[in-house]
Amino acid sequence: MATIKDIASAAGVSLATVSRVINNGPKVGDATRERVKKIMDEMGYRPNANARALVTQRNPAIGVVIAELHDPFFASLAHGIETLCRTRNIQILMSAGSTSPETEMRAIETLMEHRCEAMVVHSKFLDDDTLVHFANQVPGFVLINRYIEAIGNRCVWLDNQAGGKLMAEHILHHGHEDIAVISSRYQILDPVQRLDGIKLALSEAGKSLPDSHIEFATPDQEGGEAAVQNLLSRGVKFSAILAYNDAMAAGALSMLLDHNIAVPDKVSLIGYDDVLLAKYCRPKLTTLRYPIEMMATHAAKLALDCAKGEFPEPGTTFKYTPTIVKRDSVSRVK
Amino acid sequence: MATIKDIASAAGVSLATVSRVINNGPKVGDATRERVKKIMDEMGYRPNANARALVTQRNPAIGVVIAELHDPFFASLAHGIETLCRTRNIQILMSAGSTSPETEMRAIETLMEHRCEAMVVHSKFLDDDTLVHFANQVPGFVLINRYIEAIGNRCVWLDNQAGGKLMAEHILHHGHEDIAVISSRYQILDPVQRLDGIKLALSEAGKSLPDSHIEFATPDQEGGEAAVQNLLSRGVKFSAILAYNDAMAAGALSMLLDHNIAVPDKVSLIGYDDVLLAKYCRPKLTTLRYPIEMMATHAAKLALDCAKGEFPEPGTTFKYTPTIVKRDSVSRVK
DNA sequence: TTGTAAGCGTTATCAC
DNA sequence: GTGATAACGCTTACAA
Repeated sequence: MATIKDIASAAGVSLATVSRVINNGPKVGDATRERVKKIMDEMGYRPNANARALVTQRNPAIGVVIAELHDPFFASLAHGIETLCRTRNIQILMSAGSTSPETEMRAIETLMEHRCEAMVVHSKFLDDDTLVHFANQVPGFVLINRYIEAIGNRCVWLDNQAGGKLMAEHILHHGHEDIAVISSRYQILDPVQRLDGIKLALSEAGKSLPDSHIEFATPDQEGGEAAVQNLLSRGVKFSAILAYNDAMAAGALSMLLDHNIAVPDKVSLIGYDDVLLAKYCRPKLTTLRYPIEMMATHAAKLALDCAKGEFPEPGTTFKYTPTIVKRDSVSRVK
Repeated sequence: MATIKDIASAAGVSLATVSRVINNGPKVGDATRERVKKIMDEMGYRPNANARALVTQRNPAIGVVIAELHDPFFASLAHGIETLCRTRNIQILMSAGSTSPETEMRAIETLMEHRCEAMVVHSKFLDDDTLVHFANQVPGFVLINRYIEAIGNRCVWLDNQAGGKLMAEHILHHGHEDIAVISSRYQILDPVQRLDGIKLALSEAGKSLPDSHIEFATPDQEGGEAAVQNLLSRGVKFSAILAYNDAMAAGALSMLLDHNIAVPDKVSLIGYDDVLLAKYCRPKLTTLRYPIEMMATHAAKLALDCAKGEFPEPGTTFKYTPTIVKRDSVSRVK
């Protein structure tokens, strides 16, 4: 593959001149510029990005750490970043993600080895200290979907608790008294916060949530099915279900319909996330909008800015609040 | 950030020795090895991937070109690659993809600039010659979802026509006579081939497909809705719909239900791709399984092999054939 | 406007 | 076993 040197000698100029042409450098004669360009074309020259990154000490690509691309939620996240990068013509270096603290660690380290200045990281398993440690080494290190106070101005996150509160309030407004919750069995922060929000709303309304009305399962369709199955076989009485996410809600929906329990006539149901499938379900799911794509775009922009040294004021916070999307799975209690 | 040089002087050894330690090189004393390792740890040393790629003239990362990550189909594709890379601890360099020939071109070029030896490319817009040209420069260049004879042993693709034939045959078996087709308005190869397959099956059964029974729309839910809308308002009579993909099928389903046309009682419906949402629809979609994830894993493996110089024999072909997934959206005509 | 030359962090080829 | 040293392809002062 042709190098800058080959071009230089073919064009009868020096390396420096060619380099200037490549980078649209200022001081180079029009004639020379054209000639060099022509020769680069003819020889199919392509600058070596690695050499460039080495000498400039900077890698213009943005690094991304996420798990499970086939999960629609992460796909949206990735897409949000991609959207921004496309407009700015920036590469994405994706480090397949997070199934354990070790893999997450490995993923971030790889990005650092490539000297990525900007990184958007979705980490569920690493602890705050480790993350802060990385952030201290890389100015453009941005966390998505998680808030750590020490680097609060480089976190883009969702107020999970507010969402939980919102869904409970919505269901209370519709006159429901007997509320069941199906949550995620993975005790990472999100489910805990969502559940807290629900409990908060309930207690503000002078009610409480008995443990018997909470089921924990895997946060997917199967989990939703299993959770409802359990609720039913334990004979729990409920007129509404608050699900941890849309996938669980969809599973719950299947199971309810299979038992001839009409939704929303007999039981109301609320999801969380507003992924595509919420719209495809029948009835369409009432759910909470988690603007992950927008948040991801925001995070990418933030990472790029920080990498350039433009930090938001300390104390600035990028908290997003979910909103309720009213569709067809909730009705007033009869 | 600490370099190999810093480590060397801190440990009182030469660059060469440190390099040997990093790469588990053979000839280095145990004591030295441990000492150097310890110092690397203390100083938080990370090898510079760019320098490495430069001097070794190889980039161990695999390059990926795809469009639209939030499309579940591409998400599965990406996931298939990711799965393989995770086990082999290989980085993914993702070049956001294909919205036009120019962006596709740009995406591939970027990967080449990083000197990726292995690449998995999903290209809809570039012509055969261009792609072959790239393939000739990069041994590890593999095409997914497309077949070009000249580089046939580096293509992993689906027999779209066979799928089209299959879906038509399935619907004929169920006694349907009045068949409508909703296809993609983008005249890339896939929809044409799928449609060809359908026509083939029909003509083998002594039937034909009038143009009035075909609708072209965008290959998403909205497109599916619009297509059915059009069919209905044009008064076309049909007892079955063959959709270009699951998203269109889901849109069609919505629209049919909104018009109180029961599926599958009044109208049967078949999708294509078997993405997640086919399972979430009510009724669950009968569709064609497009094993894209498996194919993607295969393509990644192939790319890595080719990059190492291990080519499959010329003439070898990696054609996948879709299979029918029978769910609940098709019934025998009454 | 153009050229020279130093150096980015590694690996690899020699010597010792 | 270990150490000099020359690349790798490029950018960027500094000279001319």
